[in-house]
Amino acid sequence: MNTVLALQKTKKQLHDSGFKLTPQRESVVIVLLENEKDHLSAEEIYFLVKKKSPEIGLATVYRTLEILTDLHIVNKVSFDDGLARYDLRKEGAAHFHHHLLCLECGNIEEIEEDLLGEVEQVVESRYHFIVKDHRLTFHGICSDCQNKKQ
Amino acid sequence: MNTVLALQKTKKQLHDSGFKLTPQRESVVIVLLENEKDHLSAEEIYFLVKKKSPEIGLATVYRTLEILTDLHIVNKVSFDDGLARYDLRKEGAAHFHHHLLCLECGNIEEIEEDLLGEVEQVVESRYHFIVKDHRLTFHGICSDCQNKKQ
DNA sequence: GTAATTGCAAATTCTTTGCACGGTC
DNA sequence: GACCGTGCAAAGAATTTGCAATTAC
Repeated sequence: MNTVLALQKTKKQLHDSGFKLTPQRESVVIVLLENEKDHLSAEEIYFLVKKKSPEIGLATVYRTLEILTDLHIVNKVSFDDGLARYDLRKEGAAHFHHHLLCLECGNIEEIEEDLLGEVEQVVESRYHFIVKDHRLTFHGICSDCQNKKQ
Repeated sequence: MNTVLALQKTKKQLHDSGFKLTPQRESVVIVLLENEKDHLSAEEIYFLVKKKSPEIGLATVYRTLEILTDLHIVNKVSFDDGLARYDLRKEGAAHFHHHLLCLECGNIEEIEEDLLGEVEQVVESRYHFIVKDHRLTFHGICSDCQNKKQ
């Protein structure tokens, strides 16, 4: 989906919940769209937004991210390093989106595979738990770091 | 595994890495053993330890948890609520240990099932990523909250 | 005795909040 | 002109660090 369409959709989602797509909020969404693979923290988003809209405040970024998270437009994820990262949700990516965190270099790779369909069914039937979303991160050694070691 | 055995094992692991099992560290491990299902935060652990050893400091708890995490004796996990929780690692629980987070009541249920064996193989072969560990949390509605709604 | 470990308080980091001001319908 | 949204600064929460005193081998 291109940026213009994505922005229109976000605008509608905000309006439906009584929020406006202000220039600041739009800037945040654009930065998220332009860095879809990067798992940015609030501060990283702040600095990127500042390049184009230097007057924005960090608190606004946090407030925007909170709204977007509440509306399920972004996922808030933590990789156990003590700060939140924000991930734009993709279309119908219910259980397709997972992470590979390299313990050597810290890089986070994103993978999209339908890996959990069966697993979710087991959880639903065996634990009577209705699955809405998930967080799956594998910790290990990425292929780059494996090659470096040889 | 009972508490005495678990403590002995932890003591050995610490010694092997040049650390001592001090009374404070022992108290922390005992609290973790006694609350294996609870996903305690550092502060919760601190208060539980304080009941038996009132002189302990919060910084010591944090330092102990850091060591235990580094030695893979505990897992540091975050459920995207902005604070870290600590989970004692069980024997050979490589891919058996997952979480069900209820979006209604906030409760975290722990499940042990070999759900990811196949998935890990896909990740290893398709992405050339050597899996060492994982974090898998399902977000949804627990059976209690489903019943309450009816 | 040497080196690791501790408790306390201060510092740091990440995030949230209070509030007066600005923009919009 | 009511209301939402903003920037700034201050407050808050979670965690880390500096350091002198204590403990263990």
